[in-house]
Amino acid sequence: MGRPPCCDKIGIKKGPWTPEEDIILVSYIQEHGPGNWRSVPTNTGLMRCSKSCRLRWTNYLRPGIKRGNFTDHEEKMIIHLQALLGNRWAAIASYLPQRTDNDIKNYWNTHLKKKLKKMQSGSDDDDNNDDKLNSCNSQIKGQWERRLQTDIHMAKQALCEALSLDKPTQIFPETKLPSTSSHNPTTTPNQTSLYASSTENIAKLLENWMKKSPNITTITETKPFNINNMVATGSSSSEGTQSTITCTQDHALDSLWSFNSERSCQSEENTNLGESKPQYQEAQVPLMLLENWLFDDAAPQCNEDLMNMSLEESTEGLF
DNA sequence: AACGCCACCAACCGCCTCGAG
DNA sequence: TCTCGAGGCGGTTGGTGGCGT
Repeated sequence: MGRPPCCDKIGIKKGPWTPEEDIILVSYIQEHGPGNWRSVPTNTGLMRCSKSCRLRWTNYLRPGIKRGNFTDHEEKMIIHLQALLGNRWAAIASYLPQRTDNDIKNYWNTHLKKKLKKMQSGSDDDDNNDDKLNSCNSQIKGQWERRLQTDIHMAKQALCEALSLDKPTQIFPETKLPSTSSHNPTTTPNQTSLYASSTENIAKLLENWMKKSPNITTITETKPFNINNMVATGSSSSEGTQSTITCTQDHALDSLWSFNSERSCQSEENTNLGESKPQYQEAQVPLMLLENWLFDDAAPQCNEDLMNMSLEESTEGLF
């Protein structure tokens, strides 16, 4: 007999998530925190597999996720890390805290793989193939050492995270991105900003959704965004009470959008300053000596090392 | 306008890992 | 030590939109 399904397939909804489902999920996680995914469909009434809920959260709704085009820096990081770690997307994602493993994986498969292939095929005609081969060999030679270094890095980060667990800054116990969750910008003491990050994500989602639904009127009156009220009317319904959902959502959407516009102004300011600066710079908290050591030694140093490697290793000259 | 092709990406599937009992 | 189940991970698929013919 095969492995039993992770969840009862009967009545399980598949396919794209609706904004209503997103809101229900986010509000539930806001209240209970991520984890115990088994109970999420039961407690929320979502007709989704627990895995699906977890994936939707980690890949899309989780606070602090950066979407859109990858920067040159991110692209280089991915290329180097892939060379070091292979297709360990979760490990790679730990170095790019604002990106999900799924995003990175998709970006690799759709963009970078082709790009590198193109570059490699373009350089095949070069006369110095032997040099490249040697470079490649040396890369393989040092790969295990670097993997060890990476593991040490991750271990340090895990310790770092553990040390900061009792801080009030950690509202959602992030398990997936140990590298920066402890100094992630969204984990500031201000819970509003944390939740706002997720509503911001949803706002974008809903905004697109609304564009596709021009018959839904926008209400300009601003009301405090009470997601629980919304869920109370929305979660118990499926298709039958669409009007109720739509009505309550309009208020929510307006709040979301007004918030989103404020945030977008900030992000625009950041963009105007150049490359978007790491969010932890925006919310610096006093650090203890050990934490300083960890942050100084583990994350930036290692990232620097990784980037410096580009000068020495086989990808040299690709950019 | 209709069709086919392609790129992109959200989501699914199934195996693996790890911790609890 | 073993078993079981929840969660994590990476490969793959399917839907969608853009573009060319």
